[in-house]
Amino acid sequence: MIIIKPDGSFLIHQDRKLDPVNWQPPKSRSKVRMENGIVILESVRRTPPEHLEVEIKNVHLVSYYLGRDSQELEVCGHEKDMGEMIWKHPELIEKGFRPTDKEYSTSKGFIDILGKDENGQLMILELKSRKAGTNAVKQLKRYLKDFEDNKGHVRGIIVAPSITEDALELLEEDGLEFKSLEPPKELKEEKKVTLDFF
Amino acid sequence: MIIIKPDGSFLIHQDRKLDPVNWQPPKSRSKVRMENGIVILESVRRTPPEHLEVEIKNVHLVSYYLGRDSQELEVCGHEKDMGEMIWKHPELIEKGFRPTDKEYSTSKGFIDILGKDENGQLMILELKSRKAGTNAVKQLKRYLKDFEDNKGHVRGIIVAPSITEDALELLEEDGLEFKSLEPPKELKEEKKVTLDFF
DNA sequence: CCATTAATGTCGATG
DNA sequence: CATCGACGTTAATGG
Repeated sequence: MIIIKPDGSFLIHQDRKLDPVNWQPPKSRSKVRMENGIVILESVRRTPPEHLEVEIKNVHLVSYYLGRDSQELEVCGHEKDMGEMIWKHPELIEKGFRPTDKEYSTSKGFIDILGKDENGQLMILELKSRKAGTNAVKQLKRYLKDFEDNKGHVRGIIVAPSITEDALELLEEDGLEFKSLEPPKELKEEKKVTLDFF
Repeated sequence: MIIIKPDGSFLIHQDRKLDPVNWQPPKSRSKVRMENGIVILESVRRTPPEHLEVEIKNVHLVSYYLGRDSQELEVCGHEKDMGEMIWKHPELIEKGFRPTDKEYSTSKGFIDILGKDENGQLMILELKSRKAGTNAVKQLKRYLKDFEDNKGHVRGIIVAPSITEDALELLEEDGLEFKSLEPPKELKEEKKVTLDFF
């Protein structure tokens, strides 16, 4: 199944899986040409230059229409939503928690949330909207290393709905913490996708 | 545009971008039902349980057919092809190069190609079929660190068609090397995707 | 254009 | 099942 979208996206789908088996990205240019009685679909992109050709042996159906979106789809429950939720309701982490920075910049990347506990102890939160894996822990450790060189001891906390066994081990190895927290599930505003035909 | 595949994959595409705006993975179960004169398409998956419903307001066309693949698609010019090419023609890297291992396992991951130069000096090759970025260099450095702890000095080389400015700096900082090499463009064997209709 | 990072990532291999 | 790592990841964001 071949789909050519108005933005130049070109997708070839097989009868299974979510991903197309072959494609060209948006802004590609599509053409049809005939060669020795064989119809050939082509799609060309620049940067990097790439030419995709499909020989059409058999056609089940061809459809052409102009459709446009009247709405965007908005999905909730992202890492960003979690960050906003914690910023508004810091007690979800623990009593007395005070966030001070979001997206705090370090040499190792951005710390999701930085703050202090009720004793004034520095806390670094690493958020994940899905089950946290070892990656999340390693990332947190990098931040901590960068920070402790300057500031002495800091609490490091993974905030996620759940965590893998491996990750938990790696975490407790260094006396770090895990806080179970679900990302917010409510839609801020009901949004649906509607496609209009012309 | 809604696609339901025989394996249960459910995709909703808008008029732009490669990715579907909403979907369910393979093995989901699809149904149609009517409610107050409105057609509703639904797709349900388990693990995690998720229910997706689409209200159909307007239909441009409906098509149903059974198609099956008679071939797999094989893409060339990948990292793997580069590896095979270098394995067969080590002189592409430099005169006297002798590869000894492919996919050599280390604690930091798999080294693409391991070998020795004409002086018997150990060499680690990191392959990229696209322009190499800072990531590739960092990865190479991790391997080298892991290796040099045991074996003394080792040459580290990025093999790619080109490299970004940043990456080159990062590379030369540590005396590492870059070898420009295009991935092979010829198909090993002509393979095409063919869809038969029933 | 390049680097960075999240994603309902997806997907395949492996325990 | 769960975990791990690669992907022509894609897509969004910031410099």
